[in-house]
Amino acid sequence: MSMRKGEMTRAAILDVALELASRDGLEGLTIGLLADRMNMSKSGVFAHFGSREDLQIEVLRLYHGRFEQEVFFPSIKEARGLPRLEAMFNRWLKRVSVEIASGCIYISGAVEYDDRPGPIREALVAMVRAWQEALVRGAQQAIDCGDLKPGTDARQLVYEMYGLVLAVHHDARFLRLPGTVERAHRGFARLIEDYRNPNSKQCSQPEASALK
Amino acid sequence: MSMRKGEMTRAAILDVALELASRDGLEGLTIGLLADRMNMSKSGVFAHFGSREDLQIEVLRLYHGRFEQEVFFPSIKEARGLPRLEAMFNRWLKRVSVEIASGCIYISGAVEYDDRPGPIREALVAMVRAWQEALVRGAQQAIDCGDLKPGTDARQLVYEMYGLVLAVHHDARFLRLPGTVERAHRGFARLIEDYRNPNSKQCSQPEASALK
DNA sequence: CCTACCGATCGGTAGG
DNA sequence: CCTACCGATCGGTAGG
Repeated sequence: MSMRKGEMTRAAILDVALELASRDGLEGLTIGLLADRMNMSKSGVFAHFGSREDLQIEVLRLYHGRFEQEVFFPSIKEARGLPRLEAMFNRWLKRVSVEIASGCIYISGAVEYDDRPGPIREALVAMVRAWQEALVRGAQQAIDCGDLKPGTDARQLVYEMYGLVLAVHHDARFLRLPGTVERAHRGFARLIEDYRNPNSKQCSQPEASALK
Repeated sequence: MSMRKGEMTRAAILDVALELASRDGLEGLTIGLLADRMNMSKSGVFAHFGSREDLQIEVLRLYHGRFEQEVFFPSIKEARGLPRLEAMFNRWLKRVSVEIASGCIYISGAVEYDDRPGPIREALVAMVRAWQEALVRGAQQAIDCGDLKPGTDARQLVYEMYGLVLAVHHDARFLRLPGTVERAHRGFARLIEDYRNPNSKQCSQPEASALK
């Protein structure tokens, strides 16, 4: 069950690498700086990964796993429909608001790899697409069960949700404006108010369907 | 009136530098690559600027000037109120939609310099803040003159407009999804519909107040 | 996991 | 505007 020593070192390196990549971007992650932080030689760090690219992809996988644990998995435990969609948005926003201090790899990576082909871009695109598709499914279920107006465009709704979260990162982390998380919440509330079904049959009853 | 030869060379270098910085980011702009593109030696390029940082700031100023020419100045010729605010958004969106191919320095720079202190960050923040403040003034005028509901939060409106534009860049340039510009337009239309004053006195009459 | 390297590239300088 | 450099740093390798 317990890790071998080599595995522990590798995990410790990845942990620091994720920290550095969050701050400086995946492309700013260098083996030299990583070795310095670990008090190891460059080749000592390098030996745990086949190449710098492999290291970057491992960092990305670690990030993706944590995102799923914190945002995706808890959300799909909520009742289908609006409660689940709101849980997805709220947990996502909560995570990004914490990342104002450290940086969000999905958002910085989108800019770093928008014109840089290769395996890292492909892995990153697949992860972000998967999250958007999960949001689209969540929105579509909220429409299908009658929480949101019939005829609502699920992808348009997700597009606007994504914009609200991108704006948090931009205004808070770059411009350092206050109150951006609150603005995103207000934007989402207005969005849901717009698309809410006035004669909802309340197919989703969070109290009733929660696992208790 | 005419440029000296040195000034022409300098302008030609800056033009190519802006092209490279749009694609690879300001931080990805290197003197070596720039010299290569210009068929000049590194030191030949270098001699036109005191340092790499000065070159980057000059590129930023060039970009800023073009943004003002294309987006800001034509918009403030429109009548105060909703017409002007709509012109600002539409011209801005038009420019970003063209930049899907080349990259937008305001947006990529926001990620590159969110945690990198120095004169480049300061210059970039000042420019983006200035544009947001211009948008806030435009929104506030639309509220004050009665085009938008009294009590509308101008900064909240601008926050959501900014998110719509950031999402164009993200979804079109990074994810390469189709139809994103149309989604931004629809999002803005819904936004204005929400905040529009139902009993507007039409203080702004574009036909009457246009300069003719 | 280390030392000791490699070639390439970085920003920048000297001297013309 | 050039050639010819500088020290620093990059990813990566050899050999142990």
